[in-house]
Amino acid sequence: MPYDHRRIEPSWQEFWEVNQTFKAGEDFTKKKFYALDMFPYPSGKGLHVGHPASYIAADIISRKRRAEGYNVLHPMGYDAFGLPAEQKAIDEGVPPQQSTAEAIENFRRQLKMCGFSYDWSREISTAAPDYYKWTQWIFTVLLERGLAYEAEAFVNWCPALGTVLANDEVIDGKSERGGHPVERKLMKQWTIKITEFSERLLADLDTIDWPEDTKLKQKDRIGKSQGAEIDFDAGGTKITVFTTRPDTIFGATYMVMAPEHPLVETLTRPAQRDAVKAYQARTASMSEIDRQANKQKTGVDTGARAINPATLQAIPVYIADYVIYGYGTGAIMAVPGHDERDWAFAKAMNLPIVEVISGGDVQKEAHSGEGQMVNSGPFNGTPTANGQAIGQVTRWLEEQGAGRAKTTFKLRDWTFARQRYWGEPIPVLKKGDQVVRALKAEELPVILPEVERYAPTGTGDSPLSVVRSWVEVDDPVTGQKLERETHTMPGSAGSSWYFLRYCDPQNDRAFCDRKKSDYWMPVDLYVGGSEHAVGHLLYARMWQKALKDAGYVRDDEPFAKLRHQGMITAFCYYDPTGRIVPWAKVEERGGKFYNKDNGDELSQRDEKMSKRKGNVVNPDEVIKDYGADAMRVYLCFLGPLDQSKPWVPQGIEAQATWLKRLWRVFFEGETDTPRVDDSAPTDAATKLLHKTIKKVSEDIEGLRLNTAISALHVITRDFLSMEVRSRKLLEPLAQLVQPFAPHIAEEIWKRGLGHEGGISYVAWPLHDEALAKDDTIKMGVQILGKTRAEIELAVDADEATALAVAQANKDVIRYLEGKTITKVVYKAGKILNLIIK
RNA sequence: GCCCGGGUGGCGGAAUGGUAGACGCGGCGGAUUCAAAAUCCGCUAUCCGCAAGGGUGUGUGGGUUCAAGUCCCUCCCCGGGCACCA
Repeated sequence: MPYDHRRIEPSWQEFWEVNQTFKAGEDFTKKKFYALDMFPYPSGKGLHVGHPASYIAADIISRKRRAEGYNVLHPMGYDAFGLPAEQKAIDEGVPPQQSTAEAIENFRRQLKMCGFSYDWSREISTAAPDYYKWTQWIFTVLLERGLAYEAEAFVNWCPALGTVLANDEVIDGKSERGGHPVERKLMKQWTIKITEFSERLLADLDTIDWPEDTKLKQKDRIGKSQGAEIDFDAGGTKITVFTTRPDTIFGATYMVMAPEHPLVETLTRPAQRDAVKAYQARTASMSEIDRQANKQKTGVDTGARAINPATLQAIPVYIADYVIYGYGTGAIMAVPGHDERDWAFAKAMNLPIVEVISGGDVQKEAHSGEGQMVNSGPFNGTPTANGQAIGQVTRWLEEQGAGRAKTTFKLRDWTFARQRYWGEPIPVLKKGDQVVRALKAEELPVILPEVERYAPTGTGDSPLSVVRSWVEVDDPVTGQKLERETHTMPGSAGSSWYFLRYCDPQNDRAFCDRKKSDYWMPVDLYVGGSEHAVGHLLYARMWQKALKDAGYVRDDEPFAKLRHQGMITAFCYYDPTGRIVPWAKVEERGGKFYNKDNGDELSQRDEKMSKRKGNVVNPDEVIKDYGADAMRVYLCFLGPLDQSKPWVPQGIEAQATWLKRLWRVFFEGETDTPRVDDSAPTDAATKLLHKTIKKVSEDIEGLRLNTAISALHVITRDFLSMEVRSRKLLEPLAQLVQPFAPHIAEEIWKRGLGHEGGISYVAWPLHDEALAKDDTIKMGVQILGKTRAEIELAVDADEATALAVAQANKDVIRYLEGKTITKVVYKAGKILNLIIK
């Protein structure tokens, strides 16, 4: 009987479930391993193969760690609050509670079919009241510590969605969902003071094993700049600016304030009032897209004059939208000679440009490079290199009382409110606009009430605001009539601490017992998409730090090691008019693609899977046709984990074929007679096994899953041709296969090798270094650096031996004829290179 | 514009500075079969050549080295991130 995944896979999934094989232990004296996948949003469409592609790596390493004797925590859950479920509620009237529960059930079913070794007893959903109770509680901790506050702030207001969006939900000035225009609007918002952690979020990046690219993205987002604050006097009003180039202060010929700057009101001269007001109104009404699209410098003179503390000259004060209110002090000293933006503005407004750093032609363009200070009074001749000019000028400004060294960050505080239904209610009671108190742990959770209308009200109020019976509270603590906050938390709230909840998922007295988090945390391997590089991964780090400061967790960083998985793409076919042709209608002939209906030649493109393009690959079908093991192996084999890779239908067939071949290493005949015997293994086969153990083990550690599979292909091919039957060799092979293709490995272990109790905890095979090496190797012989022959010799052969063997080689002889060897380069085990004349 | 990645056969991809193309797809040829499917075996970078053999080859041009896909510099192209952050 051939290998039959349809029979084998469900039976082992049942075995694992019945035996609770993958339940994480509670013996905290054992060494632990915490492998975590970024949990999915349970969409109504179910999984696509990108999900298992992302989850396979952590599953493989979890399986290897169990075999190595670790206590492994490998959980899964659902990031269940979010817009799609709410949109469905708005569109179809299905309560998000219901659609989310259905979607989760489907996800769970599909995930189990993939054979992942999750501890299902720890499954969580961020939308479950017993989970979001603790999300709300953590919010009250932040509030108590002064890390959550309400503030009037410019926010990304999307009129079409009727809600406020976080920065990472806005792409190119449009909403991430729907692509609607986004405007700036002043609103009172709950905000998390993530900026308080800027320095630590930056510094601690050096302590974690993350992709450099991702660390760099976080560094850029945090955006630390060192420079100085400098005070300018404008008729008794102090304008403070931030600059990274205090050494250019003698060239500051005007100042610019952000239009929103509160001092604009005070500073503006009566004659300029109308122009200033008009410009402010214009800026306020402009959407982000317009502001970005238009890099032309515009601005208005306020009429005010300020004294440059270095030159003591009076310089004009402008407002312009190229200065951002939220960064630095919202005001700048403009040095047109040495800053491109100031230069462009000066040209537009016809303002003077003065050279204060030599080395360029400031009338032609701004010179932002190094040079020597000129036109700078006492500093003339000071070189700017290595920041020495900056240091000297800053010290001088400090002595004058006109400035001080200052570090600023680009990072902004985190807007932590949505005017939406499907999120955690913010657990505070208010009277009018004033927060009276946060709810206490025993009053939580604040359950999301049922509502009749899910749509945003469009005024900025949440649909919750109309549920008066829920909003109005006779507060037993204060004795007052109070109102609940009707804003809800953003999607990133629940995902900012879920890794802690997995350590203690059923605790109803605390978000997570400190003993448990001390044991399990930090996460030893975290796998997820790089699109979360600066959103989720920054927020989660901040919550961890805040919880640490409050004494609730031990570690500064939640994720010790992070790796990203690439996107799984699939081919799309376009007809000559550019229309998408569904797969079912595509026919391949001689490497070209045609429309079966009309014979049009189609072009093939590799694109992100989407329903619209008709190129979504559904794991249900793949598993039905080829099995979960084949899918897992194929996903590994596609290419490097972090790279985006196309799903090619023929590719999975090849892996299914490999599994059938593997089956025949262990079974033969019509009735699957086990082939194993206790014969002594041959040296060649033993060597191959040890090489493979080494290769596969090391590749799993490096998450080089593609080359690990390749090694398994090779050993399968060669064991078949060598007729290997020895138990000593076949048992370790089954174990090496287990992390990748666990169902077939279990079946082989039981029926092929006669073991009961499952393969998951059988000690991982170790290679013998001596056996993992070849005794002799085939070595290339180069003549003048070009490979001309191949010789076989002992790995550690000395130069004389190698040379002798080479000189006996017919190809070498041919090349040496009539020549003399002038130099021999020999690296044992690597190369022999003969330099001849 | 700035900051990261990355360009290797027809395709996905392998290669601690040491025989480029492992493994797989596709293609070609063969075995098996009444035939097919399935399975198995062989070949498959490219050019010249009947062959033996040789030339050329890792985006481009240069450099370092006995030896470069790998290190350094120049440019081109693709992907991602940031985008008036003073």
